[in-house]
Formats: sequence, C-alpha cells, structure tokens
Amino acid sequence: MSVTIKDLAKETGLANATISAYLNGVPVREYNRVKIEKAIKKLGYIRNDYARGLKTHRSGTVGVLIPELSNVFSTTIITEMEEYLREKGYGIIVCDCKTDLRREEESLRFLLSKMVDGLIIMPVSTDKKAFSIAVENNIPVVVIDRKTNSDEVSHVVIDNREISRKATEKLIEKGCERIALITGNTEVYTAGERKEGYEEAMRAAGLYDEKAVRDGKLSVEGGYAATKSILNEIPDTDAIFVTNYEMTIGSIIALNEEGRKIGKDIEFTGFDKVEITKAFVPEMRTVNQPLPEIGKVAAETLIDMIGGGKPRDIILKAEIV
Amino acid sequence: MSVTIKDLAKETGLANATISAYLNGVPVREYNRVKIEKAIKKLGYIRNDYARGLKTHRSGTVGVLIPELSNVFSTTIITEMEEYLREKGYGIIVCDCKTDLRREEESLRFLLSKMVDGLIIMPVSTDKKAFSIAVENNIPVVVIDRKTNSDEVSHVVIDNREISRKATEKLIEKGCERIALITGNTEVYTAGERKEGYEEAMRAAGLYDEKAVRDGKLSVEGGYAATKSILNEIPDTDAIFVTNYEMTIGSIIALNEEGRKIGKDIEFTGFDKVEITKAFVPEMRTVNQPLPEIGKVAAETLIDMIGGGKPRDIILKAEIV
DNA sequence: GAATAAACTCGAAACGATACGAGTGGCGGT
DNA sequence: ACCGCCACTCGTATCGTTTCGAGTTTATTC
Repeated sequence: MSVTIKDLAKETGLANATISAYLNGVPVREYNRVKIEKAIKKLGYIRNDYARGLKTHRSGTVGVLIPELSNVFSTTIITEMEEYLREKGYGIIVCDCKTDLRREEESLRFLLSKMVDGLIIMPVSTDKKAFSIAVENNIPVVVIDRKTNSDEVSHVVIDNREISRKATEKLIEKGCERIALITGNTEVYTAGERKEGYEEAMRAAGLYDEKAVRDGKLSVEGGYAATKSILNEIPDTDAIFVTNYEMTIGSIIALNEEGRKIGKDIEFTGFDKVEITKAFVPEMRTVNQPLPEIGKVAAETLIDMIGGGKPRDIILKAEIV
Repeated sequence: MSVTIKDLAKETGLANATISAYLNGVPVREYNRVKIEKAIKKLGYIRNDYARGLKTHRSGTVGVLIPELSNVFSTTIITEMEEYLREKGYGIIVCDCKTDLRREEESLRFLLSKMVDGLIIMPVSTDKKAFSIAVENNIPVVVIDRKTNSDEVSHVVIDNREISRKATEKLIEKGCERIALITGNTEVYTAGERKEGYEEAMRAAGLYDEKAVRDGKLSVEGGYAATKSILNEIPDTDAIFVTNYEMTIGSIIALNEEGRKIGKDIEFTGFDKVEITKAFVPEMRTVNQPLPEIGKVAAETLIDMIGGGKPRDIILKAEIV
C-alpha cells in the first residue's frame, strides 16, 4: 500500500530500528542520515501515526468537546488552542455536542476510541459523571468556562461573579437605580455566577428587585425577547446588563426597535467582543473575556497534565471596556 | 494498561476473533452476544481505533484544512460537516493554516500522518500542488469554495460569477449608475469570479469604470478602508456592492460614519448572513450563500469518494435576499 | 439418527512502528 | 598491536485489532 519504514530500510540497507531511531531524533551516523533522508524524499514516506500510537500509547491528538461550535466564544478559543497544540505536535479532533447530554456522552466515547491523549471540554452539565469515563481511563481533562464538582480535572474559568458585580457597581455609580439583568439559563454555571455577582451588587446598594431579572434562551432571539419583556413590564428601567454575547446582540436590536438610545435614554452593559455593534453604539460598555487566553491556558494546562502534571484550577480576569 | 479485546476474550472464554466479529456487526450466537455485552460493560471496554486502523487502513477520521477558523463562513460550514460526518462514524481533525502557504503544506502532511481517510480543503492557493501529496497517497480530496486546476479532486462551490452579475444588475435596475465594487484579493478564486460577474453586468450596461473597483484585505478594516477610499475619490457613488462578509461589516461602519444612509443616500448590497446589522439597516440587500448546504454536500461527496466514488464538481446556487 | 448444509468460532499471521538487549565498529590510550 | 569504551546498529518481540482458512456447532432434511 503506502510507503513504510521497511521500505526505507530496504532502500537504505539499514535496519528498521535505525530508521525509527532517526525518525525519533536519536543520532545516527552522518552517512546514514543522508541515505535515510534521501530515501524518505524519494519514496515519499509519511509516518504512520497509528502504528506508532499503538506501540507508544500516545496518539498526538487531543479531543475538544463543546456544546456549540458556531459562536464567537467557541471559535475564538478553539483557534487559539489549535495553534498552541499544533506547535506541540498535537492535532485536535473537534466534537460539537449541540448542548445535548446524550450526544455529549456519545462524543466522549467517540473521542476516547480515537485514543486522544487529552480532552478539553466545555461540559453541558456540571456533573462529573459527564467525563468520568475519561478520568477512569487516565485521560487528562481540562474543563473550560465551567466549574465542576471534580478535583480530578483542571478548570479554566474567568472570575465571573466578581466581574459581574463590578459591572453592576459601575452602573450603580452612574446613578442607575432600576438595573435589569438578562442572562442565559442560570442553571448553567457561568450564568449562575454572573447572576450572583449582579445580585451582590444590587443587594449591597439596596436596589435588588427580582422582577428585573430575566433568564432566557441563550440566543439572539432570547435576548431580544427578554429585553422586550423588561421594557414592557418595567418601562422606567434605566439600565440593562446582559451577560453573554448572543443575548447582548438581541437586546441591542430590541432597544433599537423600541427607540431607546443607549447611553442617552438607557445605560447598557453587554458581554464579549461586540466590535461590530460598537460601531453603531459607540457609548456601549462591555465585559470582555480574555477568550484567546482561555484557549491558550487550557491548552498549556492540558499539555502539562499529559506530561504528568496535576490538575489545577485557573481563574482568569475579565475586564470592563 | 487499558482494557483490550483479549481481556474480553479471557472474561468470556471466547476467542479474540469472535469478539472482533461481534464488534464489527458479524452475527454471533445469542448466548455469546449476551456474554460479550456483559463483559464490555463490566470491564468498560473501548475499542482501540489505532490498532484497528493499522490493520484496516481506515482511520474513521477526515481532515479539514481551512485558511481561517474564526469566521462565520468556516464555522457554519464546519458545524454542518461535523454533524454529517459524525453520523457516518467519522471524526474531524481541524487545522487552521492562517492563510499561510507553508503552514498549509505542513498541515497537510500532519493530517496525512494522522492517517485521515479523506480531506476537505479550502486551499489558500488554487494550485494543485497544494494537495498533490494527498492525491498521490490516494486520499480523496474535496475542495470547497475554490476551483482548482485539478480533476482528481471534487469541488463544491457556489455560482459566484452569476450571482454577482445578478446582484449588480439589480442595482442597475434600481437606477444606480456609479456602482462601486469592494472585494478581497482578486487573485483568490472566489473574489475573482465575483469581480468578473460585476464587470459583466457593468460592461453590458455601459457603466463599467475600473476606478470604482477596490480589492483590499479581506477583513472588517479592509472593507472600512476601501469604502472610505471610494467615497473620497468618487463622492457621487450611488451604490456599493461588497462581496464578502467581513468587508460588508467594515463598509457599513464606514458608511455609517460618513453619514450616508443605506437605502436613502446610497444603495448597498452585502454578502453572507448579516442578520445582526440588518437589525440596524433593514433596507439592506444581501447575497446569501447556502453555507450549511456547502458543508453538507462537501461531506457527502467526500464520503462517496472514500467509498470509491469519482471526483466531481458541484455548483450550488446563492440567492439575493 | 445420519448426512449435509449453514452458521459460528478458532488460532495464528498480519498491519507499521517502537523498545530492548545484545552486537558491531571505530577510536584513543598504552 | 591490543584493550576498552562509546556510539551506533541490529534482530526480534510487541502493541490491539482484523483477517483468513480451517475447524466446530447447530439446524435441516430425509
């Protein structure tokens, strides 16, 4: 079929073991090196990672399991991870589980059968059993954007609660009193934390009103609907804080439709890099997560764990822009 | 280390070959099936795809090589491919070559050494040597969004030239006479085709003016700069046609800054799903590529080729919304 | 209940690479 | 000229599955 190490051996008159040594960076005699390199070029040899992996128990692949591939959050992070991991010789196999638990588990088994050396997951549930199979098989796992109840995996998250509290405080400082909160499903770790940060700030200022809180579907439509609902029920709302990208977009659209000018009629703080909309709404504040950093740190942590490092928790700081 | 087929054999008292048969869907005796299934559950067996691939020369993996991961175009397509391919039992290894030729070649070798069964590529250059290694190794290749000079690979593209001509004609019908064109680097197949469609329409109407054409960097900034330049040099421009997503956004931002109202002061046709901006600019026309379909068709074609099908070219239709 | 066909099951040999212990050659020192 | 040592190089077993031809059950038929 294709060119193997044996063909190289035959071509050069050396033993497989020698070729293998060369391929793995073990020094070989100069004249042999030349011969081998010439043979590789001539025959177009490409190393069979499968045979290699079978023997070495390393595949040079890591699995990336996320609930939704096509959004800014995921792709920014993945791009960064991919780059870093490639540099280290790892390829990434990406699985999108569509925020579906059954599919998540299935994808996990799939990735394990692909012999991945490690796993970076953004789990749908925060339950450790989501990735227990991986842990049982001694596959290092890095969880991003969520905290789980397991200490056998690493976590890379941002200081959700704190940044959310700060963002809210900023609105309060501005003199706002009826600050609405729009989040995704608060059972999700991230949304829950962000909501708590908001609550802390509001309670401290004596402004908390649970009627001003909406958690809806994490989507442009969800943000749109929640905003409409807020404006309808509490017309004198003087600020809105949205805790994720998609809903921020939806909310801006709704405000636009209602004719409320951000920065003039109403204060607004969104989430994630909303560069595009900023062109239209220059006054907008936004909570910026260090997305590329999350990706990079997650990748680094995984590499370290593959090398035998212990799991650890890393909290990155977001900033208000 | 981990549980193998041999452990299952020992546990059940059967031969490896029988277990293997069961795993591959070959019928086994009912009582053996039960025994095997019980053993798999008890031991937590997960099939080692590497050993399997070594023997079968199939890996159950396809490589996806694209110039830029983090944009709407790529992710929408990838999401769709991933779903379809997973269904068929394939995983995808994604490589982002950052629009870099050297990196593209390197990624290709990388993917080949990972023993992918097929390749979906959006090549940086249109030169066939970009993927000749793959073809030489009998790996089926599907090229998306570009036409290349090779008939050993499949192509999945949209009717760029035609849709571009139609979009331009529509502007002409509207009574526009000084229609500017903004595209990415026209050496890229897609941009070139789109430019030609525009030219055809303009020439036919006797309106062509090469000074009204800008090709710049395919990015938000590039679109912004090109628009500013157009408005500066040809202030009475009465329509702008932008042929890709990122530049559309940039162009809208520039128009906004210049105080030109789309649909009132100037006609505008953008590219790809600009849902977000549409909320601000409801009058905007846009050329919609069937992104998910591209992904699905590419995946289907690849699967077919892996199964022995011949390469073929598929042209999908875009529409003006 | 024996013969025959059909349906499973078996053992051992691959697949392509690496690991390991043993073997070989060249070289400096005496 | 011999010894010892270092630095490669070699042959072979092995990784976990599948494959294949041959062997064993089971079912069917008369």
